[in-house]
Amino acid sequence: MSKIENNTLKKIGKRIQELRELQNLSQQDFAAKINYDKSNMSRLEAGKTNMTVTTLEKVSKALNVELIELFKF
Amino acid sequence: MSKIENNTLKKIGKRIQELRELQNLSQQDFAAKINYDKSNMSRLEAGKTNMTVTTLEKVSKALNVELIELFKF
DNA sequence: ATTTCAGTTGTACTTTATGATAACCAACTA
DNA sequence: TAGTTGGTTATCATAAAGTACAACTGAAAT
Repeated sequence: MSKIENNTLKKIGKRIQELRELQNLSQQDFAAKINYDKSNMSRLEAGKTNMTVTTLEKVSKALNVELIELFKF
Repeated sequence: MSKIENNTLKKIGKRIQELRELQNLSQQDFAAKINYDKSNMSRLEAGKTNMTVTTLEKVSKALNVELIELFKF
């Protein structure tokens, strides 16, 4: 369906995963922090969702990093 | 209603405007470069649309800058 | 062996971004 | 004053994001 295949999204997803793992959080624990379902976190880290700025912002806040950090890949 | 009121979106919009003006492009000329209508460019620079990553990417490409530049505000 | 944990995937529903069209304002110009 | 240019705003259809739930896999623990 969606079949989004965007390299930038994958890179951002990897970066999020990287930052999440630095906090020793599982996808579900992290998802819970931002009231997400773990399923969506999975897709997000896999680069399968074309996130909006507000979603990126929520994620960066939960990771305690600046938004721009998500683009340092 | 949309009534998006997000400070980050405004900052990104301002940044886009800034970069666009450095190229001496009008909104409509710039919009044309990415097959946008000027109306959408206007809203985008005003921070009234919650852009997706692919939209940000299109904009950054048209501005000949890296995606991350849009977050340097 | 079965429970638990981490992550993935299918699906469904609601909300919103995308993108176009058109009408508008203000400033400038011929 | 009529026409052009740059930008804003309203509205609309369609595609897609946001979000949740459930079912699944594979590993690890007990």
